[in-house]
Amino acid sequence: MNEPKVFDKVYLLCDCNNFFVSCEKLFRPDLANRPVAVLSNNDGVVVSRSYETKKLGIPMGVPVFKIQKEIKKYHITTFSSNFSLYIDISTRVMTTLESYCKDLEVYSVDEAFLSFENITEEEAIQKAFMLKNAIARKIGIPIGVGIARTKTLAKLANHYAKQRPQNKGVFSVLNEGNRQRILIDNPIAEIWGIGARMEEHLLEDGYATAYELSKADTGVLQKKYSIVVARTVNELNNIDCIDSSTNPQNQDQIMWSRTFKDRVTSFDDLYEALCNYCADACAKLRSLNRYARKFTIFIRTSYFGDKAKYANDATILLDYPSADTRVYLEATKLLLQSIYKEGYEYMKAGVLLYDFVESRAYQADLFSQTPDKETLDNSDKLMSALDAINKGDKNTVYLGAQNKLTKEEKFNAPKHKSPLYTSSFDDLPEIF
DNA sequence: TCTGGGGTCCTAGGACCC
DNA sequence: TCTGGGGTCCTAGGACCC
Repeated sequence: MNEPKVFDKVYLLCDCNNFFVSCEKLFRPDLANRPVAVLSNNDGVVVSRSYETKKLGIPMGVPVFKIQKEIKKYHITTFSSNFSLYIDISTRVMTTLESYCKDLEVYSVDEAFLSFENITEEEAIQKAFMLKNAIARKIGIPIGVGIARTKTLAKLANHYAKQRPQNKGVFSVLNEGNRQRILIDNPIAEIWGIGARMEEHLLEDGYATAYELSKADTGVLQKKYSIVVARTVNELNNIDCIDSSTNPQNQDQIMWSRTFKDRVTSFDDLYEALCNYCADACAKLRSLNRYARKFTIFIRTSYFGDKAKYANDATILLDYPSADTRVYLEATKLLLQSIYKEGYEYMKAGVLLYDFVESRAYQADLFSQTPDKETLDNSDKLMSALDAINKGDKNTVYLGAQNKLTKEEKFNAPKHKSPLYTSSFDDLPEIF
């Protein structure tokens, strides 16, 4: 008998099923087998669906107004997004996974790649079931696990695990038979990294299934499209080439934007909204211990409808890196003055911070307008104090240009938000 | 009436320098 | 009046992801 094959490196992709909906159901056992949907920030579209909701034919991303009838008819329970809850549950899931595997790459709020070295297929499958059971028992969130030698194959295996109940949520393509099977069974659109555009091109080139694409000439594809497609083909063939340098602590931009509840026309209202986004974005910047050097704002009308359309953005390069909200509020005014046009119904605005540095790296410069060290240190102290006071309720202390009501009540009001079960004492579930 | 929000990576092309 | 090549840096835009 042959010795079982030992693989140098194996990825286990652990992915939470219907994550946002699963989080909501955790605290609402009465909804266990009921159709549930979670809506986007503005209650605009469906972003997460339970199995029951999927079965009813409600598609992902559908505008809520288009499915009002179904919501009533089938008693679909809808929730506005409750991100602080999801992030909290996500952290618990990731911490638990990490206790079983030190080499963990959190890829998104609901999935992580775990990698193991020198392991057989049987051992990998055992680990997968152990992880799945641990997350179910300790946290109550169902997960699926895809096992492969590359991330792209692990993603595909994960789909396969979920689609077919007989797999019990775990599928390995470490063996050649299973690898061939998922390649043959999946159209190219199912492959991680192949979007709608690339699908169109590749179909024209005659590649319909993952199997056909896996046989393509990577040199030709790289020349015609990009290195991304070539890498994907390699990954389908067990060649590991997507490295894991991504780290959420290392993000290189912060974007904060919202769609307004009602259209906004005046400069003052736009400015007020932007100031609020600015304050939130700067708080996040400080929480990452970063300073930014570039700052962009954008405003736009709706893409839809027959009203006049306008979109514009403006960017400023700061004289010195900053995380001081006041600096950005001042810049916001200047930038908005440069792009604001009267007579348009604005539906969205946002701010973007990027070009980060880790420290302010104070450097005396005779010619630039860099403030002296003391001014900068005071800025840091003031912002820390602001963040400390605002830790519980984000709007306890705010700067003059912000309007306390703006964020939720005036511009953006989610209607079906679940309580903050895990982060607010007032919202703890009651036990009778 | 109501059409998400927040990210990353890659590439082409312009500006500028020698 | 004609007309470089090579290198770097930056930016805008495209494509993709959850």
